[in-house]
Amino acid sequence: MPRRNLSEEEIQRKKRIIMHEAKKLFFEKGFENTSMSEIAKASKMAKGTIYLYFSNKKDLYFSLVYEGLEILEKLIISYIQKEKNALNKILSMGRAYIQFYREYPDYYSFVIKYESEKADLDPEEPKVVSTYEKSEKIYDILKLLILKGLEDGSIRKDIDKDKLAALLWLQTIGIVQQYELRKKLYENWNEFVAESILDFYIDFMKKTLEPRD
Amino acid sequence: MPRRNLSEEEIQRKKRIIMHEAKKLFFEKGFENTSMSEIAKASKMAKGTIYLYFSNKKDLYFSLVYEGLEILEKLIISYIQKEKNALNKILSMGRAYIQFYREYPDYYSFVIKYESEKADLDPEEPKVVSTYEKSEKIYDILKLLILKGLEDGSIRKDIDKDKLAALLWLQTIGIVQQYELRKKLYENWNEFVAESILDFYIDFMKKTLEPRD
Amino acid sequence: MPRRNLSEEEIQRKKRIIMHEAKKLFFEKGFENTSMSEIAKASKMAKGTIYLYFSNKKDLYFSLVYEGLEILEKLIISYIQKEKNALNKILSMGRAYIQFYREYPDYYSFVIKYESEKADLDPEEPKVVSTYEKSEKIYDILKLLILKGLEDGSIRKDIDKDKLAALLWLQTIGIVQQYELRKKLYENWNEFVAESILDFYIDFMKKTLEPRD
Amino acid sequence: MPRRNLSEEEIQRKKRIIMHEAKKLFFEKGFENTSMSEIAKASKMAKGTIYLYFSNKKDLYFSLVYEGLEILEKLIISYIQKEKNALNKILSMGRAYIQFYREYPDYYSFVIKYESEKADLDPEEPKVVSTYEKSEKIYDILKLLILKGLEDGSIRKDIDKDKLAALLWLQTIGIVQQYELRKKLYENWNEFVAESILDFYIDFMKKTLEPRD
DNA sequence: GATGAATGAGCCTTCATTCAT
DNA sequence: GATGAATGAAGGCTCATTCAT
Repeated sequence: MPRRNLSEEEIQRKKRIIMHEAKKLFFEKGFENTSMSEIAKASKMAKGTIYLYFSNKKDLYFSLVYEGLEILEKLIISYIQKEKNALNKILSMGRAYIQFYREYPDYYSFVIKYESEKADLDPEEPKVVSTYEKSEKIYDILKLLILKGLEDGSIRKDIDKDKLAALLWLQTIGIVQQYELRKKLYENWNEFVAESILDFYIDFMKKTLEPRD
Repeated sequence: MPRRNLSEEEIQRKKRIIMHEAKKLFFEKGFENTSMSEIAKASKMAKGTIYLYFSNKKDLYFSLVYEGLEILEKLIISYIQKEKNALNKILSMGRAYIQFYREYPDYYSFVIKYESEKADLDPEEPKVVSTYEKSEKIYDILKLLILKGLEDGSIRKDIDKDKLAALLWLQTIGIVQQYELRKKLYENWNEFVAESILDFYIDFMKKTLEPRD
Repeated sequence: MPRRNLSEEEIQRKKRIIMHEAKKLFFEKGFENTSMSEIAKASKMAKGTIYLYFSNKKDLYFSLVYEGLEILEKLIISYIQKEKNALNKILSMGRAYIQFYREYPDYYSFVIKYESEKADLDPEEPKVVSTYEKSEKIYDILKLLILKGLEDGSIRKDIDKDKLAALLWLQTIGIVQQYELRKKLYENWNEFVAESILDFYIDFMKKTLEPRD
Repeated sequence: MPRRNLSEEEIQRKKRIIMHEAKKLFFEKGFENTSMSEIAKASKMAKGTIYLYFSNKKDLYFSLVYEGLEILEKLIISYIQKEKNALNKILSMGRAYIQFYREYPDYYSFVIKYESEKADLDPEEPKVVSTYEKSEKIYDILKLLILKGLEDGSIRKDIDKDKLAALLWLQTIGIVQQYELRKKLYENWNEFVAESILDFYIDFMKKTLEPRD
């Protein structure tokens, strides 16, 4: 006597519950120190049930990374739309990234952590691949904007466009991550500096990118 | 005839063997996924023997981090000495950091990983403290150079010196780290870009820092 | 069809199996020299399974101590009920203790061992606390009976009641324990003596406690 | 080129040092929680050296038990000599035991602990056997005194002499041990009771043993 | 005689995953 | 579809004892 399958809706609902609870736990205690039992308990499901929706612990984790990347992507797009010329769009892309870090520290931590653990990444796993691709897609936005900036004259022309894209990308992600780390550690940092360094970075970038006259 | 205490030399030799093997394993598989048994086996010693030289797994790990920081420090100092004005010293500091990453990718990975988890560390452990101090010391070098650069006029004066120190520090570490991650992930990166992006970063920095006329 | 939670009955059955095997092993070899692996093996379960029913080795051990105290308590109560005057109740309490020792030598050994190490126990652990309380409760019975004996005139009045309670308690526990130890060690003891010494102790106590005329 | 053996004196001196340090450690932390390394360190000798003087950890432990029994024996003999009639000698034997407990709590604890761990006793080991014998010898003193007491009329004649010997022996050891345990635990014990219970016990014994008229 | 570096079995405990129900 | 009891490998660490020097 076969039962009918759960509706897609229902499946998504359950996944969402699990991810919601897992997100809290992973964020608080890290991947290694969070057990499937805890996640099951927090989700008010049986341990085995989690495995119906996620094939293993890593899969669950990557789902969160992916979701984080989606949020980031949306944020970037919405920030970009508000600006007119390409330079401002690029700067806003940086601001969006900073905003992502500030508003979704949990998702941010997954995205970053995921990237730090390249050694564990198994290129066979589909979740890993799709996460790659999403990340790639965001980078493509930046590359496009740089091209536009060169066209509309809002950024200086004496810089190699590919190198610039790479540099900005690496630089922005890197600086936010380092900021996050240092913030906790160097409490003796000049407070004013700490508070404003990310915004300062955007200004700095602006000065550097805009054409000199 | 008493079995003499091992000479300091001999102790260092054994520590080196263990650290050498541990370095390889930690680098390949990460801290969590490397077991003391494996390290012992690779070192051709009994498990207990490892504990004669390192009080626990973390201690062994930090010894590697510390050694990495020492190498980095020496590299920076030697690079700096070759330059005359402060701006060039600063730029060379960046080059030293990049060189460290290129020449000692394994030590580099420990230093970075350590920094990612520093916040969770136990400030009671002496190894943790000394590692922390070493890291601070390197940052101090940069701060000093910026002061000098403002004095000798080799860097522009319209930038807040504390913010600049922080920014350069965060930016350099961040960009190298991101480069390292992306390099493995985005193989479709323009190869030319990938190869030269770090050097490009230094040039970029130079243009940004030197006084405009 | 969900796999139901084990019924309370089933849980108790499993606990009983584990405790039964653990009891034998602890009795034979002591706490320190019995490993969880052995207990698991003897119980025909996986090591991890033991931890589903007992949170750790100490918890398992205390469950046995507690069970022993329960048996002792019941034995005492049943013995006391058969007697009328307080002196006889007190003497029967001693007999019950001796009976406990004879009939449940394994439980007896846990109770005694527990008492020897009580001072070192962690007063945070609930099992420890409940065991402590159970032990207190039994002592309270004795104190009550002495009061009654003074009232109903079945024991002499020229003895300090608090000292007497303490003395009887210490003496009875102490003598049985020493008997147990010596029995194994001094096999050259007059056999007749050895057999009857505990009963002799009760008679002796009777002569000592009853009022002289 | 053979070296001459250490003099017996020298051997004893070293043994004494080791035992002295071991005594402190075992007393503080118990047998299981004291390591040979600690003992070696405290004795200012190498770990291997300990094994030249004691064949293993248990042997060292039993040497302490044995020494404790020797002290007890001497104490008893000296106490006995001061008394004239047999009853008083018997009571003094009890007092000597209590005194041993009070003055040498460390040795006392070994003697008792040793007896509590019958399960570990290997009747093959010579140290174990000699310890048995020493303990036996002390018991023989008591038996002899009871015979004398029956002869000189200082103790009542209506009690079986063998049973009495056994009972007094068990009772005295037992009560002191239980006192020791309870003292730590039941701080709510009437303080007066706790302080005087052991002396009370001796008086009680006296009343019980002396002939009625 | 003395040393202490080396050994490695053994300990308790955790937890991702499976599968009978 | 859902459950959660059961599994057992794996992990970090300790320490009595040995033995080459």
